[in-house]
Amino acid sequence: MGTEKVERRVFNNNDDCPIRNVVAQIGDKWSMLILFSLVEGPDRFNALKSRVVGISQRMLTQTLRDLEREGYVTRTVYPEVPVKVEYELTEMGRGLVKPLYELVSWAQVNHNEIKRSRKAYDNRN
Amino acid sequence: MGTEKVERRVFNNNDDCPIRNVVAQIGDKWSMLILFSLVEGPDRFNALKSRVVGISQRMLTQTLRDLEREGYVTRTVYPEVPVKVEYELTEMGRGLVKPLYELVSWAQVNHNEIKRSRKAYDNRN
DNA sequence: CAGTATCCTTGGGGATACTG
DNA sequence: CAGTATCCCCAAGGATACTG
Repeated sequence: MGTEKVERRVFNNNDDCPIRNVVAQIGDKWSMLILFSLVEGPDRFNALKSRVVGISQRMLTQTLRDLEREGYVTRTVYPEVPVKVEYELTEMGRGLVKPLYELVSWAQVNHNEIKRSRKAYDNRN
Repeated sequence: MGTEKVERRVFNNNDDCPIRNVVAQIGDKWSMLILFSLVEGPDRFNALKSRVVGISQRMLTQTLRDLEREGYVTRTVYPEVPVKVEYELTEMGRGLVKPLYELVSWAQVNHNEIKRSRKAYDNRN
């Protein structure tokens, strides 16, 4: 038998790569936190701001706009005085949260082992 | 009945948040692509470099070190001449790939709808 | 209340040259 | 082959002030 040539997957950076085009979009600092905040139901701008601890007004606005553009979130303006704006997950947004939740659950379970690994690595380097 | 106060989750930015401490780490530009490249088996530095299209030598090294530090990847040096270095997923790394795969599958399925949403958003803005 | 508009800083990441 | 070492740049994101 000769050597066997194994064909291995190549990860291109074109527009069809779902990692680079879909996952990358929610891999920023705030997207996931906002999505999870909205799982419990629609919420208003300033309520979100106080629940996503540490986010600035600027980044909350910007990230919500991005999530809206992707189709994960709807923005509804109620013309009261003062104005009231509610953000809510779309059906697609709720669908996205499921695999994200699996990921976060995994992270919770493995958090301690990861912390241990970091310490061990830092000690031997 | 009075108004009902619904207790909503708050996302703090302390060290115990798995999103900010575990997921954030793999939310960078290259980590996921490298993890998926290694699913098919151990691989060498330059082989990885050519499969993860577009990555620079610098970022491949750096990201591999980070993945090693987290405990997702092992680095094995074979003292041949020239030296041979193999990277391989740990058991934890293989565990992480599962929820990641769910996420990427979701992304693939919904990629078209997301693209449509982006266009619609851009047209009305 | 729910944002804009500006300014500014940091660090993620690219390009290139060099090495055990 | 598998990296370091530098230099450099841009964009993500923070802080602050202002507004319909």
